This record gives sequence, structure tokens and C-alpha cells, in this order.
Amino acid sequence: MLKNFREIAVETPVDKIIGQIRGLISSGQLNPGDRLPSERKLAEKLGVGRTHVRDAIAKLEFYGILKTLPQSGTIVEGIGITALEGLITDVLKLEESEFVDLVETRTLLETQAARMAAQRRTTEDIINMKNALDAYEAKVRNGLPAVEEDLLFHLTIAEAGRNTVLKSLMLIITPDIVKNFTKLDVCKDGRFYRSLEEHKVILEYIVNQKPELAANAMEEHLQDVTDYSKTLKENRD
Amino acid sequence: MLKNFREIAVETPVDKIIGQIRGLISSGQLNPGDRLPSERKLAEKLGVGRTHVRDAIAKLEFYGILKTLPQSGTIVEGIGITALEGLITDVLKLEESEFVDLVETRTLLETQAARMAAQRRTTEDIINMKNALDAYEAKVRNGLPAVEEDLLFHLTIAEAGRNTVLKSLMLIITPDIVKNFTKLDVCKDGRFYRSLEEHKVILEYIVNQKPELAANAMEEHLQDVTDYSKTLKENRD
DNA sequence: AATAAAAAATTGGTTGACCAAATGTTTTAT
DNA sequence: ATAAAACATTTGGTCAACCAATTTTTTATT
Repeated sequence: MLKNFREIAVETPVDKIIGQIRGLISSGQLNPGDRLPSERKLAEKLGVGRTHVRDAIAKLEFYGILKTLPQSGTIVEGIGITALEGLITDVLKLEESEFVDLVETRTLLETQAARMAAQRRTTEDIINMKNALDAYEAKVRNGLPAVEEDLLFHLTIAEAGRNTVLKSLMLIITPDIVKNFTKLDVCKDGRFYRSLEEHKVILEYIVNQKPELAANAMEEHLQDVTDYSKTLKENRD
Repeated sequence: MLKNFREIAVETPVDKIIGQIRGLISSGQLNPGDRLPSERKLAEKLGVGRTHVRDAIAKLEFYGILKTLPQSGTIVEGIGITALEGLITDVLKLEESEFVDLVETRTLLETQAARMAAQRRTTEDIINMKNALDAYEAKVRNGLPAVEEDLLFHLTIAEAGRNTVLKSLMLIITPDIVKNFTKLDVCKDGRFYRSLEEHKVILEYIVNQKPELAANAMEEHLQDVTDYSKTLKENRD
């Protein structure tokens, strides 16, 4: 019964403003290079405070859609094509993403990270990964939950992969993973122990510079979670 | 000679505040669940306006490090481990990433997107991809630059892949790709024409639901750019 | 008429004051 | 002694006024 309820959409002023700007861009009334009306004019026209307009611009600037020039104006600089419609909307709510999508993407990133780590890891990287693994083991042996230590180990692998963009993307989705892990209680008894062993295997392959073996081990390691997320989805449908 | 100059770091108040909060979290003085001092107290202590404090909190909230509860306070909710240090820093300047990292990650995401698109594309997706390809072709045939149309075609593929997270990540890195493309003038004569043919092949495989062939075609398609980015790196070193 | 200098208007950046919701404290009733 | 209600305080959210840099317009000069 509960699953028939949908979360009530609370459209904040900022969301509405973003929607309007998006509309102008996607309908072609605003093209790349064009200058946005001044914050004051926008605020007056939209009937809201300038703060809200500023917040909306700041968010869109973060995504590279807009660019603000101090004391001069705000211009459209993103890919400004009609079809942008619908795309911006989604990126603004990554947190609501399906768990299964999250896990799928994570697996992709992590598998590649493990592969690259095996190719590029330095001695220092090995130390970092070892330390993270030790911290994880310590918690597990005391019977404590170790979700964070788990992810931290994975992040050090990304670090060793020596690709800042890939690492950044992992950092972006990590909080969502943690949220879902704790909420859905993915971590049942025994999972941590088996996880620990799998971690050790992965690290072994990375240290010995076996890219494909490391990648495979990582993929298998994450397979459990994948399966679980799919089960969740089926039960809900 | 010019390459010996380094960009001068202009640390804005917001950056400094983020740095301090990061320091508190990584040094363990602030743990997940803890409440941050009120914005007023922080502003006074740091000797800056409350607006700057709010901006800093907003940014950290975006990354999932903090969570603001209206009229109540701001709490730490991210993975709050000591080793977080150094990681947050990087994610805050994705735009400065090495072009080669960007291309490498893009290839990873796009290859997977093509694979998934071939498995999951609907009839509507096919129409969208076809439209995007037509728009690209129209520009190319008129001898016009078509960087945006190019990327838009790729985004429709991601759309067809039916993974919102992966699509979001592509959207996040897309502006940086555009920036580097135009800056580095990757698109030389003839590239667009060959690119067009490759696009057609990829679309063909997706329409006919050949995941691995689509993935391979995409990888090859992006190989040119990869090679070019590596050349750039070597020349600079 | 062309150019340069100066003044006015406009811009985003910043601040402090005010608002309503949430929280903590005291008072009051049982 | 306990619980509930009333009050006061603190919180983040919002707004309007002010600031300095920029852009535009006007004016003065050649």
C-alpha cells in the first residue's frame, strides 16, 4: 500500500527559475554567448527575491550551462541546443536516481579504476591501499559496521588509478551509495567478512600488476550488490 | 617559455571556508552526525560575511558532505574519515583536469552507454538519435563546425542507455569536453566527415541491437581523440 | 566630425536587518 | 512530581540597501 504513494514535489523558487531558464535555452530564445537579463530584472519579472535568482544561476553555473562575469553579466556558455530540454532536469537530481543505475555505473567506474590501478600504482599507492584495508579489517574483526571504511578502500584504488576525472566522478556518486547502503541495509551479517577476503584478492592483483585479473576480481566483488539491487527493483514493481 | 608560468591561485573566501571545514572533518574534530556551528557564529569567527559561509555550505552540501536542515542547523553527513583529506580538494576543480584523463573517462562512459543503448533502446530513442545525427550531418555538409551537435548525438545515446546516473556523469563532464575541444582545436578538416560515417555505423549497431559491436565501434570512434590528447601531453612535457 | 575624457547608469558582489520555523527554557496546571 | 503549555532564544531563509567594478552615455576638446 505504502508504495502507491509518491513523494510530493516541493518545487522551490530556485527550481522554478532553473526551469524557466532551461525553457528559454531549449526553445532557442537563449543561445550560447547570449547575455542573460540582469539579476534584478529577472527577480522583478519572476516576482522573487534576487537571492533566489542568484542561487539558480550558481547551480546552472556549476553544471557549465551559464557563466557569470563579475560586474558585467551572465552568459550562456553550455551546449545550447534545443534538445538540451529534459537533460538538465535529470542532472539536477542525481540523488533520486534508481539504486540499480547507481550500482551499475559504480561497477563500471570501479572495474576500470582497478584495471588502471594495477597498471599505474606507485609504492605510495600500495601503502595507502594497505592502510585503508587494515582500517577496514580492524572494524570488521570487532563486529562493527564498516561501510565507510569499505568505500574508502575503493577510493584509494581510484586514487592509484591516476585519473583525476574518474576519481572525481566516483566521489560524486559515493555519498549516494553510502546513503542507499545504510537505508537499504545491504550489509547483512557475514557480508563484511567475505568482502574483506575479496578486498585482499583485489589488492594482491593490483600490487602484482595484473590489470585484467584485478578488473575481474573487482567486478565479481561488486556482483553481489548488483544482484541485490535488482532484487529490490523487482520486489517493488 | 609561456609554459613555465603557473596560474595564480586566487583563493576566494568561499574556498578558504571550504578548506577550513574540510580540515575539521579530516582531523576528526567534526564527525558525521555532528552539527556545524551556526552560520552567524562561523561568519563572525572567520571574519567574513554570512553569505560566504552560506555559499561554502551550499557547495559542500552539493557534494553530499554536509546537510542543511531548515531552521535547525547544518550537520556533517558525508563519509567522514580522516583520509578524506585531499580528496575533496580535487573534486572541486574538475575543470582543471588533464585533458587525457577527461578523454579516458569519457571513452569508458560512452563505450558502456553504447553497449547499453543497443540492449535497451526504444523506438522513441531511435528517433531521437536519428534526429541528432541528421542535425549533425546538416551542419557538416554546410562546412560548419558541429562540436555541439556531435556531443548531442552522444548524449542521446546515453539517454537510450537508460541509466540516469551514467547519463548525469556524462552531462557533468560534457562542458569540459566542449571547452577543451574548442580550445585545442581538435576538430581539423575532414575529421567531421569521417566522424559522421562512424556515427552512422554506431547508430546502425544500436538499432540492430548488437551491444558488443556498438561498444567496439564507439571505442574506435573515440580512439582518434585519445591519440590526439596523448600527443598533446607529450609535446608539453 | 572624431576622439578622448568624464559622468551617469548598470552590473554582479556583499552586507546587515528582518522573518518564520525549530529548539530550549521557564512557567503553570494537574 | 510530572506533564503540558507559554515564552524566549537560536536557527536557516529571505529581502532590500549599499559597494565597487564595468559598461554606456554624455560632454568637452581638438
